[in-house]
Amino acid sequence: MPPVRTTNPLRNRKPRSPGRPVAGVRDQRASLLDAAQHSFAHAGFAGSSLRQIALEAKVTPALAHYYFADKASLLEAVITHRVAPLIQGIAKEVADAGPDPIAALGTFVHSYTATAVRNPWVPQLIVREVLSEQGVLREAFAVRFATAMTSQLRKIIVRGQRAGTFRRDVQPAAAVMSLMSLCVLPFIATPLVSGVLGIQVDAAHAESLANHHLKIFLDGIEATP
Amino acid sequence: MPPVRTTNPLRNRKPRSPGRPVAGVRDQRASLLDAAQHSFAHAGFAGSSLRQIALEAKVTPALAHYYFADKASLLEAVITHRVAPLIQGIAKEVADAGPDPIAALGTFVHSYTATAVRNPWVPQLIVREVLSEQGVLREAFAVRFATAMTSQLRKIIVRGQRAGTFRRDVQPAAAVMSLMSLCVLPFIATPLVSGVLGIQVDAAHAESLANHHLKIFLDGIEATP
DNA sequence: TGTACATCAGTGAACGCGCGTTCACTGATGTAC
DNA sequence: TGTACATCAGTGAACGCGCGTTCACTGATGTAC
Repeated sequence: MPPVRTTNPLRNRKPRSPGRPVAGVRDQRASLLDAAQHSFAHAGFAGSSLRQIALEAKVTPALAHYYFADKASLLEAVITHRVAPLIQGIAKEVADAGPDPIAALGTFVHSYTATAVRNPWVPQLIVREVLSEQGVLREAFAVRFATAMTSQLRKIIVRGQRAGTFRRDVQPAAAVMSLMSLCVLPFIATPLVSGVLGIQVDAAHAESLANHHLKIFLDGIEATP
Repeated sequence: MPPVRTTNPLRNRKPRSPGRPVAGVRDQRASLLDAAQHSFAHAGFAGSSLRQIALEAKVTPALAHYYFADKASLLEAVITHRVAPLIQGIAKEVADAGPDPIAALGTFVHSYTATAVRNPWVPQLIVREVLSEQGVLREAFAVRFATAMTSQLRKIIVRGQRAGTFRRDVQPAAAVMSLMSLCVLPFIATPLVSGVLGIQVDAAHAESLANHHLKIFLDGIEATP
């Protein structure tokens, strides 16, 4: 007669009461997050398999369930632990940029571009799984990050319009949409941008890419006589 | 002893020789394309199942194989028969727009936006499956359409720069990238754009959306003193 | 200090399921003679 | 005109496979006494 175990380690994982401490060798949870981040960004949520992710993390598929309960929660964990800090980092830099609206927008564009060239999977993951109509995480993310980021930018635009720095015949929301369009798309359509158009999107060209976006957004391409 | 059939209807389908004509009631091939287009655009390629597509088309899964051989070819057929004509329509309107570079860009933006509000699934499908790094159709499409469309726009930019209409300190390729960014992203990030920013992306607002994109691209948002 | 035991992190093997694809087959259709 | 037959569009049922998930179990760890 085998002993009956009623312990489910997924319930009340928090208390951390008596048990054994770490003695751990390597952080398998982090390996899983790494592998999941990579797979979700490259193959999409539906195109990724837990088995493949576990294999890449050198871990059993059962461990994915042990730490993250199910596939959707694993994606949620990637967003929370890997994406969110990056976005909050950008938001903080923008908040610290000072009152000048042009400088604040410059900080946003440079900070976003620098983050994106270092983590090109982030915009891809966000667009595929969060901002698309059928994204698995649509609701959760939209509320937590997108709203905060866009309202921050919107305030900068409005401030600039009040100060006379920006034209008043452009809706602030539409301006935010255009600014994000300029910044985000190059990282989503990489094969078009670097393959067909021959524009390099990497760390060495981040500055000039950001400056180009700012130039277009602020001044457009029409010649001033 | 059952008769041995060696006919494989997937081979030499072209000759169309003696056989029986149509007598057809409904076009099941077209129903499959409709359902596939809908499913691929909404759930992505990996997230769509042939069985679900067949169910939606009121057709057996075996028929999908009968007409399209496999899942990847079904996507290819959707691109060829549903996406390509729309893109070629835009290209034709731009080609017929006359020599003025500003008018030509205006034609592109209005034509693209009008097409996209009528078929919002097109940009979504292109970005998800064609322009993303792991897209199933990346190679095929990039060669066939993206190159043609971007080189058409690039020529307009260069022409405008030579004529002094556009500033010369912007790389033509980068300008094309920015113009496409402005036009495409609103249809990819619909939940952000219409949900969070409150910008309506539909037939009734297509004109003003296109005008906004043109305004930003040509003049930017900085106030002219 | 010694020891019984609750709890820990983690595993191996299997579960049922839906997937893309295959294939033998049907019956209507048009053709050749 | 009549009829044997090749070809047509389309189907039903099954194939093997990989999927996400489950669960009984192990052995190390730390605690209570």
